[in-house]
Amino acid sequence: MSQKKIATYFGVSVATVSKALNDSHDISIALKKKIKGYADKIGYKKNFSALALRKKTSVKNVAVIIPNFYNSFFNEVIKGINDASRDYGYNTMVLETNDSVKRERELLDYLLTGFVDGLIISPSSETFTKGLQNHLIDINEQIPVVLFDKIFEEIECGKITNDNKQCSYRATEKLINAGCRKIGLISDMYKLKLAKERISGFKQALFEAGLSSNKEDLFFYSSDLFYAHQLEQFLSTGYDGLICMEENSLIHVKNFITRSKSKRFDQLKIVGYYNRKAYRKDLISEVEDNYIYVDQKGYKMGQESLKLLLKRFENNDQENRNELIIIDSEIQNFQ
Amino acid sequence: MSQKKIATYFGVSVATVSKALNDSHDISIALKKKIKGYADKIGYKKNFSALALRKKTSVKNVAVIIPNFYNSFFNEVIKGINDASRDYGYNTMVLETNDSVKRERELLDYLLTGFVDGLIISPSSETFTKGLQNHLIDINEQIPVVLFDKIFEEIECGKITNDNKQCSYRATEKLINAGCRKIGLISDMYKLKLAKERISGFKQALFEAGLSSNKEDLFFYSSDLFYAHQLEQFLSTGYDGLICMEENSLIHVKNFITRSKSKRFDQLKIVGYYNRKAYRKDLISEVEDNYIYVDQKGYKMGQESLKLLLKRFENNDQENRNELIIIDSEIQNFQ
DNA sequence: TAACTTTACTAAAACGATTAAGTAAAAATT
DNA sequence: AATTTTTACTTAATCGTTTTAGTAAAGTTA
Repeated sequence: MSQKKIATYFGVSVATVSKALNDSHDISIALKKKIKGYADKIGYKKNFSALALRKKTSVKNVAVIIPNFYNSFFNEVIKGINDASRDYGYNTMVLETNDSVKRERELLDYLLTGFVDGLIISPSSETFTKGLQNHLIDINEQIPVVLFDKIFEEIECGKITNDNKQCSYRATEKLINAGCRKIGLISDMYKLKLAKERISGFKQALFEAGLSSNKEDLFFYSSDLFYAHQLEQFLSTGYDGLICMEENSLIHVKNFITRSKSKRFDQLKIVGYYNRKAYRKDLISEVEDNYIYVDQKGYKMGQESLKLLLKRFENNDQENRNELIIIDSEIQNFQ
Repeated sequence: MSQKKIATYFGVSVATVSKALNDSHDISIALKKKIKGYADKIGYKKNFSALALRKKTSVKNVAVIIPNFYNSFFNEVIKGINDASRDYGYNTMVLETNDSVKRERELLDYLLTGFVDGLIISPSSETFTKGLQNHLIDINEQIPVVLFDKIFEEIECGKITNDNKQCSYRATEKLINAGCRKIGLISDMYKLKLAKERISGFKQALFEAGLSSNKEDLFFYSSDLFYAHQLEQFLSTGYDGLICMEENSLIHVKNFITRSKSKRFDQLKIVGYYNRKAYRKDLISEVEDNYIYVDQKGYKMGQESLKLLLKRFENNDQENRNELIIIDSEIQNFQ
């Protein structure tokens, strides 16, 4: 299954076969046709490793690393990257860290063996909260990197993230305009800068509306330690508005309310981050009076991430390395 | 960043460096130590392509192809494969077909360039319903393949699937034992053999309980064309039991019931396929009186898929190629 | 001390592709 | 007809690693 085999078959040199398959002007049309036909027939595929070895620049391979497959936002981003990379003739492989720095480092080590041209990554929460980004700085010296979602300012690479503060500000504003006066916030990522930005937008909106924001109105929990009774206690304070900062928080809240079967939440207006388009199309486009959904535009973010990476492939000099793109989240109005 | 660089640094040959890094007895302990130390210091990584090219068998790379990231079952399977492959020193990359044969073929073409040792795949629905499995037969000639979830009997490779009929039978039985007498079924994969098996188990349970199964009690829809009003019409017939054959169907039903805010579904008992452990832990372990969850044990299926693939790496002769593993789904009782 | 063994290295081929440089033969130009 | 250009190929080097076959030098044995 190598060019050698084809070469032997036709009694020509390997170089001739290579050139024929690459449509070189060096080779007669007749022979090219024969060689291509035969290659096709026997199902010949160029060997990736040989190609990558020869052309030092590898062969249009991009790696994507995400913390978790269990997240509609990342699902959307992957779809965006996949579709875009397909458009540009690239291939994408997806790897998962489970939000562990250790795993993340292992994966980068693996990638450094040189079979991908570039990396698009949303670092693990652990990487971010503990400031353990050295391995990211290192890999960025070797192959072009694009950070998305959670970004480190100090790494000189492409960066894409949401308008976190602004979006949260607008979402809170929507609640206020809808008449809410006691608004709570729930988050499991509160330690991340990205969440802090969202919280800051929330507070600013409250402040500007002349509403106070108290510590008790922020319910922080750890994603692996959620207790429904704590949520119940929090909600029992009697909010008329609630902002759920992540998909998980929204799901917790929705499930709790569904199960409680109590009328007391009938007036509660809720904002939630939710990216699962495939479901939303069917489920949420019909009015759910009390909900606003924030769409982080993951698909678009994925597409832009890939484009940014391609840009770095073409032009990797210092000045262009540090581009930052902010993707505006979309807030679906109360009807 | 090659062995050549290290060789030059120490004034030795490349062969010496290679052997030192591979801990050959040929090289003195002192030199090995120096070479390894230096390699470590400069962050040397072996070049994947060169390695894969030289050792024809590639370098512990496994590809996983799934129809869609938007599915907790596949998410679970991937996690199982990832963890197992890590245990055995393999690396996994995940690719998505979006349930399109065309995309599936493209991905296989890409894999045939020879940088993975094996493939674990759940074929796209289209591949399955249209019987377009030739590309799978082809790739199975070139690298070991394991089929999971949706399997083709005629492909001589490892196969892993659920006890679909049996599980559906038992789930239906549970509904009957809980007192249900008019039981409906909803599915969006009804064209797949796997779904047909489930439906068959459902019918058999009804039959053995002396209940009739009518065509009108089966609600089939296409996953990209769900209409809530059709579901409403279906449910208005007044079922006391309902079996949702896929996660999507379950979500549609739950959402519909939640939104309907009507008391008329309070007595409806529901069976649903649901694999999202991460959520279930928090959300569903607390009693939801009316629900039974079927867990397809995706994580285990993933682990077993990888093990089966490794078995084929070790021993790829004809007789051992065709192993079939059935993973028993777990049915969570009504409390 | 002569003969053998072990140690610690090197040389060179190989994996599969590309590509710069070279070369006859045919075609075009003068 | 002589010269130049073009066509259609081949040769050989190269990418980074492994590995077989060698080879001096040192160590061991008789």
